[in-house]
Amino acid sequence: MDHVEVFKALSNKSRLQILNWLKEPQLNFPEQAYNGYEHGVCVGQIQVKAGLTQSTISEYLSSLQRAGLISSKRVGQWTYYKRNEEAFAALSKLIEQEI
Amino acid sequence: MDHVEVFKALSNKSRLQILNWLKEPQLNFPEQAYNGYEHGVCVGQIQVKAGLTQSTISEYLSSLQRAGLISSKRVGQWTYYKRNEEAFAALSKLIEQEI
DNA sequence: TTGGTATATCGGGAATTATCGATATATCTT
DNA sequence: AAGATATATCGATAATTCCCGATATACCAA
Repeated sequence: MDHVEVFKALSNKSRLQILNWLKEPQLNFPEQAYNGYEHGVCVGQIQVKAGLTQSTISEYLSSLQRAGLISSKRVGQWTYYKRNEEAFAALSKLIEQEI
Repeated sequence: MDHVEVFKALSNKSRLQILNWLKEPQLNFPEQAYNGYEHGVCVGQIQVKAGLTQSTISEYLSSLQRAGLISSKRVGQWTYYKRNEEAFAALSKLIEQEI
């Protein structure tokens, strides 16, 4: 876990918003109900909700994933992203104890 | 507490290093022993140890202070900086619970 | 195979950050 | 008052980030 990379990923309003939305997928992405939420939420849903371009959202999700904060699963044409809660727990502990 | 500002302040190797040094002032800044550590460590000591210019360090300390992570106390010609542990505890909790 | 949909990657312009040297300000000493 | 010391602020350049449109890639459907 590269601390600087993690904090950079968190240094953006839109990315923080996305992470927050992903805490409650069924609440924030009801359009995806028919797919279920086990793998997370697909890029397109996030893009529409964020109101940024597809390329920007794709890039943001990649950076969050590189930081370890989310994970992805490709299913057919879709890529689903979900939070990696262990990473948040680890980060919380890191800040509490080491930084 | 503006989350983005806090994470930006943490998104830099040198600033993380400074914060870490300030966890144990007496260990990392022994030259300052004769002044005591109650108000923290003065800018000059941090500057020498970091190996960056005085202006850069001053700016870094300001940004950490704007983020609420450290506080300062002017005493004579010196400005002492120390960690604001409550801010770290709050940040840890924020990451654990809200972000 | 042809086309349609979802996502990723590339290239770029504007905005922000990193870091410096120079200068200003505040305080201390004499 | 005059110089010395510590810190803050200013101005500048290089590097990075933000966010876009265009294009490439992967998969699906007919």
